[in-house]
Amino acid sequence: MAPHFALVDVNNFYVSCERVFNPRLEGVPVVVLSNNDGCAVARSNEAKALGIPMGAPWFQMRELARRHRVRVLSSNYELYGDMSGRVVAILRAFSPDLEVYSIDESFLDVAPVLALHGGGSSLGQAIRHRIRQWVGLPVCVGLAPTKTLAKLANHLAKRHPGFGGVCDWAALPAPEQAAWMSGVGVGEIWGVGRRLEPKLQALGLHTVRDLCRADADFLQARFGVVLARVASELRGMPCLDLDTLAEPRQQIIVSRSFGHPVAALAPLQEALAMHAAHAAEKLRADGSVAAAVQVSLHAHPFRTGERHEGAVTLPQPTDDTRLLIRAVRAAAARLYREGCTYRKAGVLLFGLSARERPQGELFDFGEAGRERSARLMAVMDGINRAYGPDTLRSAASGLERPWRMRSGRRSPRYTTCWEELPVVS
DNA sequence: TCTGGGGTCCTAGGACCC
DNA sequence: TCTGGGGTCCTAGGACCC
Repeated sequence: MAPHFALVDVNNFYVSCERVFNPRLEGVPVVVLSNNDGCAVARSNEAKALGIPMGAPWFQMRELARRHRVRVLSSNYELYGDMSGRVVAILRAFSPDLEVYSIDESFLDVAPVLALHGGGSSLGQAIRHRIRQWVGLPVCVGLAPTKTLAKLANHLAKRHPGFGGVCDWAALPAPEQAAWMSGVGVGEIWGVGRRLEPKLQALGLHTVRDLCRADADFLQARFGVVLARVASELRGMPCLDLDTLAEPRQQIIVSRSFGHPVAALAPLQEALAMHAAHAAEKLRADGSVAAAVQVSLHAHPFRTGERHEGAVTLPQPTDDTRLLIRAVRAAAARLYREGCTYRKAGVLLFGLSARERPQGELFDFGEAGRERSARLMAVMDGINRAYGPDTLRSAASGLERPWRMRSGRRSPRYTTCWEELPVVS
């Protein structure tokens, strides 16, 4: 059976999560900031209408926001992650063939259940209704025979109220499809970014329709196979499959800007120890081990761009937090330069492989040591899952932690923390 | 003064092999 | 003067996504 894709995407996801628990945010401009309160990463429609762009540095927007009484929030990833999980659980009941594409978007292959729901449009409405009723979030649904067209349909459903939040591309008559394609700029397409857009425009390819009708061999020769696939998908020929099983990651990055600049080695090492511990948690969640770790220290990213980086190959691949912390502390001591003021530090784990088949046994702890390590890590992960992140952590990550990122306007963790449950009075 | 964080895939070029 | 053909693996850089 040919696939029929549905792309379900939550509108202004972070802002919508905040509105579920704080109805006073309805109808007014709301912005959610990135980590360290740096950039605007989510905007309500009212905030978009004020001209606040995605990714805008917040200090540049502050005056505008004050004038228009924009409600500003720090990001609350614990809340958004939990809400995302609830949406995915609902979607799985509609179709088990599901790919979680990002925190607020999933693709489903709905071909087998389309008839059951009386067609794409009513299936889309059923999804919208259930997510609204059970979780409180507004979503839009785009349906089409390829993922790229489903993205396009979703884009139309979001922007044109006439669709009622659901656009079933295949149900539109051909002349209407052509008209919609002519109305969307080439830069809006999934797979065409900031670099490609001007190059395509210079060749006279301005709209989705132009790209759709461009010669496939020409696109392939000029821009590579990625863009050629995009064009094929727009013509209705599926090139991208549903990725239903989440493959373990190939690399794991944890990095954060500091709330305040850091000049001394000790706090740098604390921050890196915490990042290493968080990276190791993700590593174990994937069932992987890392062969190498890279540490990076960033000085003045927007002025000199100065950055000190160094990689360490571990004696053997590991997922043990203690060994990773030891490695990043040593690397930091080597990279650190006296007199330098640092803004950000990061840990990258790479050379990842599955834990079941460790590579190289020559200088191992031996079987007993490996088992002790695995048990200890499992206990630590269990405690932190049950009682919250960082409940049990290495002393190497510091006690005061003055370098921690700014997050002064974070809403309560309504759904994941007993002390912060919403109270109805 | 102040600018996030975490990923993926593809391509070209070099090293190396027979 | 003139120097094959086919492959793999790795890395860096560039593009994209949210």
